[in-house]
Amino acid sequence: MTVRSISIKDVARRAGVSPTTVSRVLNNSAHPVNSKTRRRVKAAIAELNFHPNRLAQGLINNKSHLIGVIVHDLSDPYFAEMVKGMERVIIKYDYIVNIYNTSRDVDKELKAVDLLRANRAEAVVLTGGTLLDQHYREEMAGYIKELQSNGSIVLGVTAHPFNIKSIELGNSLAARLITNYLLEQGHRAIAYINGPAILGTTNERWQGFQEALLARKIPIRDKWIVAGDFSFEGGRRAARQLLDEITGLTAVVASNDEMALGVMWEFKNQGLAIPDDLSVVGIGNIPAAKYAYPPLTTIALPIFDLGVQIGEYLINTLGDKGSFNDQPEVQLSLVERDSVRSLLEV
Amino acid sequence: MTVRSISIKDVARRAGVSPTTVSRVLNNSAHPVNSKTRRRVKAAIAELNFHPNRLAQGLINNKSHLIGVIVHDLSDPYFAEMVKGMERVIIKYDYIVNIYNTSRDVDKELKAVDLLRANRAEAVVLTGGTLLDQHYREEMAGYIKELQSNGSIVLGVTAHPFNIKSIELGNSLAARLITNYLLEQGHRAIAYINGPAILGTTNERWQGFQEALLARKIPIRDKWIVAGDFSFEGGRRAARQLLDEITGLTAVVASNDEMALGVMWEFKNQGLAIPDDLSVVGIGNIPAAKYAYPPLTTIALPIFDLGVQIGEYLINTLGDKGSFNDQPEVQLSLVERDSVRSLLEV
DNA sequence: ATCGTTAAGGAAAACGATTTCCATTAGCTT
DNA sequence: AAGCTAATGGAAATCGTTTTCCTTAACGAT
Repeated sequence: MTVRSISIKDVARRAGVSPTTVSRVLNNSAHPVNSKTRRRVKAAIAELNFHPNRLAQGLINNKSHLIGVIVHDLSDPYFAEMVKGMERVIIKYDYIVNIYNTSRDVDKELKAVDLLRANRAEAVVLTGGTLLDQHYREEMAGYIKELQSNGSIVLGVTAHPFNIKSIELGNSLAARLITNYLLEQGHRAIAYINGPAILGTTNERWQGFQEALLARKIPIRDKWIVAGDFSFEGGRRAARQLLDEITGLTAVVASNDEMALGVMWEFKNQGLAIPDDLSVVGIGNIPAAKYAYPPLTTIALPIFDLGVQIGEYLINTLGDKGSFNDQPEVQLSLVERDSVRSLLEV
Repeated sequence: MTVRSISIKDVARRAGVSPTTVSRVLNNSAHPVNSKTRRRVKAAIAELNFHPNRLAQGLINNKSHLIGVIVHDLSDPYFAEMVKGMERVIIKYDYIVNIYNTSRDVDKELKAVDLLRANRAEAVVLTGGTLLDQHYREEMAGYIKELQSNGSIVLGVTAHPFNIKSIELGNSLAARLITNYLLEQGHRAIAYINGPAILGTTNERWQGFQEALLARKIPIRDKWIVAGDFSFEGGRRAARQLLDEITGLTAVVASNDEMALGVMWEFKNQGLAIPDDLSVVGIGNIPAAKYAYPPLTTIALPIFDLGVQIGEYLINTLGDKGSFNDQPEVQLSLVERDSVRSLLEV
């Protein structure tokens, strides 16, 4: 069905040279080629509209030019931005980025790694924290070892239980920053809405929140810490729980924006005004945070940048370049909008 | 650097057979293989943990197992969902999905097609409507022809200026549905906020809106049609324009959700209550639509489904399967939330 | 005993590139 | 004139598979 495409031999014939010479022209090889011959070959390439077959090149070079990315949910703008950042860099070096969306499904995750192995991916990026299931960890660890022993780079983003190089996103710092901001505005009665226990992200942010309070010797009250799941509905549930059980609260930090939005929604629904009655902040700066009413104060995770840096790291490592930024760090920033009321100016 | 990986020859040696036989076992070939031999080969495969090299297979089969997807913006949940749907199907058949994020940049778009050609992609999906730039159209058309003559499938999603098979998303129907809903609730003074003129989507939805009004012989007033750009800020601008220039409006349909959210935001900001003072609807049902206060009534584009159907179409076409749904149709649905007030019960 | 058929397996070519040798020529040096 | 080097080009092996022929052996039919 598929037509035989134009090969280096066709070019060679047309230019009246051997395939060897064509290859040398193609790769700017050190082996000298007469400039006249070179011109003839180039002309033939152009006339035939020849493009070297990557599969053949990959086979002989033992390079697939494939970089795999495993994400939980591509619809999460968080991951999408990262992939975009990576792709921006990687495409320049003619690498292919191959995405697997696993929906936190263990089997899909394993299948993804399996395929990446079969396709001899040169690098694999594991994003989105940890699944703690024992069986999964063992199988996955096996695959990872194999990939590594095949010479693939395996890179983790945020905490992973696997023994691989990981790039830190600054989750703990993010939580500390946003909490400090609240403290600086005079808030002392601050609730915290946690993420799902299974994720590394959850733990990291929770650490950051605690550090901020501890640094000012503000006690952490168990009742002010409520469980969440990183979803909008989870935020609403948490807000109801807070409203039922607690009085005297002046602010709440939700450990991600979706939940913060849910909290704001529920508060408004119960007749509270934001930020006048209660301040709310999140982490992540997702698009919807800007659309909220009032717009949500949050921490921007420059996730596109992170993607770019990951891309650069991979390209450099794959290319065995000498020196480069081996452990990229992203710059977090506070996005101050209108969901926080200052308690100072009273 | 990269280690030579285990090949079919290693397996053959270990099992005491020829590579031919190993290949036959691997592919369940019609050529008979003694069951005892077969067992030996399988054992060797397992012991060596052998996985056939896709590059080599692709080279000889003239198959890359690569499907390219070109999107404008992966962070747009719209595209992300589609990709997820495609991937869900495609992964089962061991195809690789290769995403290019072009940010509506002509050069990036061309570069993407270029790479896909070099990598011998078996199929290419072009999403996200049309860029009308003349130069771009010509170059792109050339690439597309080439891909096709190489035997690749090229598929468009929504209108394209290229002569390729396209899958319709139901944009016009979506606009008609949401407008009809407003009409059924008794609204007659309805404003419409358009998208960027350059996109096919814009035109299709605009058609749908007109059809709905025309069908009921309701005149379309020029002043009620305002320009937009599919962004949140664009929605806010449009809302201000509407507020300045027009009185007597009871509803506005924004041609996508982002703008609808912007409109709602600005109205609230100007002291209007939604839906009591003004009803607002959108198209798309993006995640943020649910988070809005009040939650936005809109049309859900079952875009994940569309992705699944595209995936199935591609797999079937690539596999030359006999009969399948050649022109998938997605099911639109009205998501009735709280941003519309009924004028009937007065 | 010979023939035909089928089962079973292997050798070698092929896919489209790259790379390692080797051959030829020209230009200098002495 | 002999010898050396550098420039230029090609032949053939190679990467890891699949596939097209071939060969051999076994077995039943005649």
